[in-house]
Amino acid sequence: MELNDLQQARAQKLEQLRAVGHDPFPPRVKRSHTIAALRDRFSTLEAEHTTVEIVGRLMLRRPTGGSTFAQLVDETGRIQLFLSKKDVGPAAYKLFVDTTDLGDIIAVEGYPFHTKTGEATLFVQHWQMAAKALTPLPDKHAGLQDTEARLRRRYVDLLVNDDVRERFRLRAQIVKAFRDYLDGQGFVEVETPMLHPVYGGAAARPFLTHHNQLHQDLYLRIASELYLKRLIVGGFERVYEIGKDFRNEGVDRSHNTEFTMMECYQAFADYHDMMRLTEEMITYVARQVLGTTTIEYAGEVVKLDAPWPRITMRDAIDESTGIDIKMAATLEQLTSEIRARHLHVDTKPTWAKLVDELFSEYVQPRLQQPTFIIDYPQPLSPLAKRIASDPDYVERFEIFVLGSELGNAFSELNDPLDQEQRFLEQGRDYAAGDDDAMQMDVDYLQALMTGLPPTGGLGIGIDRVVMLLTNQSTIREVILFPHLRRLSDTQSEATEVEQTDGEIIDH
RNA sequence: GGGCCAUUAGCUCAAUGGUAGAGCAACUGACUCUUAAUCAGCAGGUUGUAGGUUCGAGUCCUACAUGGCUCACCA
Repeated sequence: MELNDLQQARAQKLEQLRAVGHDPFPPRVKRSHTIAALRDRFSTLEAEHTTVEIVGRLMLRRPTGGSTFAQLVDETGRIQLFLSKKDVGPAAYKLFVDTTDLGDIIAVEGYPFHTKTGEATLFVQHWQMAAKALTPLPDKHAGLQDTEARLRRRYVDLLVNDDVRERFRLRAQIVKAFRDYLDGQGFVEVETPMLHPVYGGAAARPFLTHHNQLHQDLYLRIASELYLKRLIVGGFERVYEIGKDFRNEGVDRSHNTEFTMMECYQAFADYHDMMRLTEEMITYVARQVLGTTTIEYAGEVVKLDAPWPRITMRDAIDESTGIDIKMAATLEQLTSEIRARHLHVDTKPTWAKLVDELFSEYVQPRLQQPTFIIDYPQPLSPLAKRIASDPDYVERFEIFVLGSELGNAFSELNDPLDQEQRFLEQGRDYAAGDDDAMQMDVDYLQALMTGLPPTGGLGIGIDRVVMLLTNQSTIREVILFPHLRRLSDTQSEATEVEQTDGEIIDH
């Protein structure tokens, strides 16, 4: 590892410390109080002249000859330190001034007092290096601004940008609130495989990997859906999973290669039940973490209170474009309706995909307040149950807020023979060039043949909910380590990596 | 993948085609109640990479890399 000038200067201080018998990386240090705990009891501790032990990172440092002020930060807060040559001792004082740098983690012992200007301060009697930092922190005022540097060195971003750290605390609370809600409703949290021999449950292209010993190709899951429904077959009536899905698709401000999905399934429920559950869950989460169901996002006020409007896809498209997809029920009719109205929509190979395109183009951007779009054309939904009175459509809904899709749900298709036909249809789509089509999953069909109760299923993109509740416009601001392209100097060596059996790792 | 923009010291940013600078951080020194401490001094660069134009390129041109915005693809 090559050290730059600044790192070398700090490395020399390691030797300086060792030369006088101080370990710059001691195995442990003493801590009697977090900084927040010290602040909470500050006046009492000050009155009792109690000695406390504090640890933290040195963020500011002002040596003034025989005394030094500094600021120490731990996860709970920030406090000023005061060291004087007289009280800490000339040798220890000199060592502090000579060997500490901004960014070092140090341990101090002392007692609380107030300075002349009234600032709560720790009067340090002993100090010790807890972990020397060789790389300096960014500019103490300007911080780290460069987006790429912030994402590649997220640990620095978290250290110097308080709002970023707060945002990820909020994310943790959001995920916990989802769990609390579902647990409270009697859902059982389960873990299903991430390595799938057959991929399915969503329209997406998968990542391919390989098990060496079993000589078996495996896919990183694109959804947990099909396994969770097997559990409903197995007698669990309410299950959920919060975990990563992986989709081999483009990355943009609302898509990351791997992302966190919450999926839940409830036996003897249908999509209407799932709509009520969705509204209740999202408002619960918002209340828990923000204390309100009215949020502001990029200047737009969004009211999350239930109930949310339910609009059929047919009505939504009709309202926005004047086209009744029920009347224009073939690709040719729909195409001519679109032409007649001079709408700008890409051509699509099937009627259903053209409907989807029409919706994405003319309806979705207008859905600012939370809205359920319900009753989708069947060919877009290979896992959803048909509407009994209208079998070309299925009992399905998607949730839209601020023009973005937050979730997807349906009454689950539990007729194994219909499901088999749907898979066959997907196979034909795949052969016709639809890379997102699902694979035939015989094992899943066998599960359905054992009997899946009428079931409602729901999937919610957790990252998108976090974006909404933290007022962020890009997904990478709510993912700690979002996927970034490799840096070019590592690229040539990395592509040489091969597994021993000759299977090239999928890059 | 297309279009546009950016890339200069560890960080934040300057620099009509004419000797690459500042603040913070570092280093040397002064200073025992500071608050982005102050003061004096000193050092730090293959201007993202590779080419090209030019007497001369951080600046103009081309390609590439990474990032940003945007469009497309994609739930």
